[in-house]
Amino acid sequence: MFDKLDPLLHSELRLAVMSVLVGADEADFVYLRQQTGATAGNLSVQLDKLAAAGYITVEKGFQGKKPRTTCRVTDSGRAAFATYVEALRSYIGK
Amino acid sequence: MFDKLDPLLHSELRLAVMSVLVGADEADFVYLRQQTGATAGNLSVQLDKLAAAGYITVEKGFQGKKPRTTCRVTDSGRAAFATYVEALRSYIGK
DNA sequence: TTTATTTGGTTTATATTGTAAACTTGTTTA
DNA sequence: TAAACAAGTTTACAATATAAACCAAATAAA
Repeated sequence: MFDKLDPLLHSELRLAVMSVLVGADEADFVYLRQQTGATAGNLSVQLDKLAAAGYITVEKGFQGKKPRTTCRVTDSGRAAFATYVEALRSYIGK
Repeated sequence: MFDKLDPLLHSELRLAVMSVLVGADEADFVYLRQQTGATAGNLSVQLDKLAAAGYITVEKGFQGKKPRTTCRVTDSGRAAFATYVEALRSYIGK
């Protein structure tokens, strides 16, 4: 009847992050923070979880002298997101 | 950018329950259990929360000699569900 | 008739989450 | 050189989700 919702994606912040990344293909920490309105601490934790699941990659580098963390969605992440959205339809119809 | 997701509805089981009730207008405990596949304990707890929020009413009565718990969605619950679905669209597009 | 099983739940305990606050490391500005 | 800022990370705590254990009444089995 109801499809199981991937617990990794069924989180407000992680879902927002994935939503940005699926649409943008690359986004840095600061940009994600702006788009989601999350605190840095929370964002940091949730990015780790998405990365641990293999849904995103997180690359730490520098832009001039400032650290810069760049995130990208992986194919697996993209697929998981699509599956999650499909599963949601079984709950909210259409 | 992203709408806030009502935490009361952003729960797999509570969302499933609401989904059933919005479509059915009345459902008893046993039926909800069948439709959602939840354990009785979990269902009991989550029904309490939905009732405490005023999203559903829970009526305990008897059918012959067996207890029968009947749930209905309230107007407020219906509205909250609609709002939640709208908010979700800001995450999943469409 | 007493014992076991089933039905329809509720309560309790635990593991997992989400989140903000506090902290760190390095950089720029005064 | 001290204060403020930027970009994160770590830690601590409160809230959640969930299953296991429990309970009470009815029915079935011995």
